[in-house]
Amino acid sequence: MYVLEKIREDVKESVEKACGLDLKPSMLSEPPSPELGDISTSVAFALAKQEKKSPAETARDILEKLESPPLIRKTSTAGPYINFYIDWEKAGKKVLEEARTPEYASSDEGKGKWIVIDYSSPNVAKPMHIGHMRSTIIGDSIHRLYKRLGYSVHRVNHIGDWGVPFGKLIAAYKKWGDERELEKDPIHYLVGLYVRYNQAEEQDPSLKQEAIEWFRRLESGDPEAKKLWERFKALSIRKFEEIYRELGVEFDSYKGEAYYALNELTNRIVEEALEKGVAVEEDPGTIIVPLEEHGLVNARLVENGRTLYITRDLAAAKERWEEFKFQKNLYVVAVEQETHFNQLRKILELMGYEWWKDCVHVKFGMMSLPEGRISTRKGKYVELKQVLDLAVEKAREIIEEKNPSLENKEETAKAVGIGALKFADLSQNRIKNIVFDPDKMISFEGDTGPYLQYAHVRCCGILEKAGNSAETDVDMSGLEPAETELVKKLAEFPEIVKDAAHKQEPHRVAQYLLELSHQFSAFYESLPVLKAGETEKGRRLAMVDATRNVLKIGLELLGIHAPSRM
RNA sequence: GGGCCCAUAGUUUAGCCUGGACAGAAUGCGAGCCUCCGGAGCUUGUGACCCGGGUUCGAAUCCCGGUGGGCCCGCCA
Repeated sequence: MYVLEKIREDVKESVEKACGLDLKPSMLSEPPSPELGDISTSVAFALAKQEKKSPAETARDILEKLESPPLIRKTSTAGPYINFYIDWEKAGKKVLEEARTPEYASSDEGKGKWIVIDYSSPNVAKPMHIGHMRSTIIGDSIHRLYKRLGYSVHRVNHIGDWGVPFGKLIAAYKKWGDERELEKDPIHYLVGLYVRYNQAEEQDPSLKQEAIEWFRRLESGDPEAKKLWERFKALSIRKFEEIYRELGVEFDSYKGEAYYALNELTNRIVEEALEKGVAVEEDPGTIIVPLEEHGLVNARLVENGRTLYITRDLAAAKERWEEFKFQKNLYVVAVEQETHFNQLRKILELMGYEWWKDCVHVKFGMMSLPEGRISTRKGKYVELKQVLDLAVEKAREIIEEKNPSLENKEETAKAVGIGALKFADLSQNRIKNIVFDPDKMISFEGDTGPYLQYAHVRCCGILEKAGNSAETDVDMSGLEPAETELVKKLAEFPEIVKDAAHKQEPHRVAQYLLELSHQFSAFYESLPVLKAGETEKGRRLAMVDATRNVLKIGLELLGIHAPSRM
């Protein structure tokens, strides 16, 4: 357990002992200003009510009986509140020791436990657009958070590589396809065919039947259909991987729709649902799960003898359970699919699988364009690749302007540009909708990724000038307020990481890093480090090193690089 | 029609889960700061909890009812 966690626990215990009440987590908080201490409790309100005394009086009574916990230098009341002042000269020394290690904020709570996380999941033969970025980077960050807590994480890219759209693609390719065009720029060519087919279909409804027929052939293993499908898929995945490389995102598995559609598992889960009386055969070839009595829309498992999306997801969930006995099976998917995941969970519950509770839809708000909804089918989208290029280009320009003599400009431009873009998304609550605005998402000033990277660069600069001397035994006597505040902020990191992981909310880390950087900048402006006296210099260098380390770890948790120069 | 989500300074937002001290931040606009470790910065001013009820000693936070916006309800995924 890290210092601050331990102090909080000790404070909680001693207050509970003194007042005889169990403290709810919300009864311990941080006072509104540093002069009022570091930890505060409002328990006196609750006790006052029982004892029919005023809260302020009760607070004084509790304080009377209170045994001061370790590392607390002072306790006092402020009206109804009891405030605890941490002895930062002692505690701070431990904080700095902890915060300078590469393992800081790690934990062994996840040791031997698995998390399965399903994210990104683009559709084959369509370009990745800005809407795909959210799932991709939120999922990546959540995976990093769980890893930090010691969990083993299995990353799945459940790609959309099955369904009637592939019938359309094959039909379109048969009609208008051109081998050389396909080679030149596979995804754009394919999406062009797809859009064209959809348009043609509006004029000539028979095309719809034709597409369905091709999909049928694909399902039954027709060699011609299969060959084209495999070709489209391989070309697409190669393109996706270029983008993943640029984003620094990886997967352990690409098992998608087709894998489950063609797998015995999927048929078996339908049979199982029937046997358990969860599903019923409505008409020959149509199997549904009645969910109306549970306040949900009925789910269709089989239609015309063909399994559907939810059937394959059921099979996937069961397979994941059998393979990993997961602690959590997370689906990082847009909020628009909420109904689907509610159905999925309910069906698993009805089938008697205890672990339905651990299948969690990690939902996020929709990304839209200023002119409206993103739609690949209608050709209304902005390609992710273009936005990434734009971000890097803008970073390149700024580097050219501010630091033209920088050595590895290209690498740094990527770190800064992509970092800005990722941070803009990851720093806000994922449930909120975002209207895509390149100027806002690729900004380098204010509360942005580059601001954090810049703070990191400054730390590195100071440490380098100091000869990277790693002094460990530091003198903490006579701390300045700006130093105390920085140390305090550094001490909070482990709890933030835990909270962010458990809630699957990377923005909590992002917000924390902003606070840390603001605190560091204030420290940096007001106190000299290299030119300070010997004792101050030693500990301030340790603080700078700790800040550098926490920024580095924190940015990594968001999937953002922290260069040492920029 | 039924269900889910969102609403905080001019703008973008944190806080809501777990109620507590003057609601944080960024940007914008105004005023300052390079004899000092990198100005992608710092200091400072300005400015916000959608409306109406309720619960509570106490509500941005919980509950109910509105209003506005988004999403879902398919032989798509």
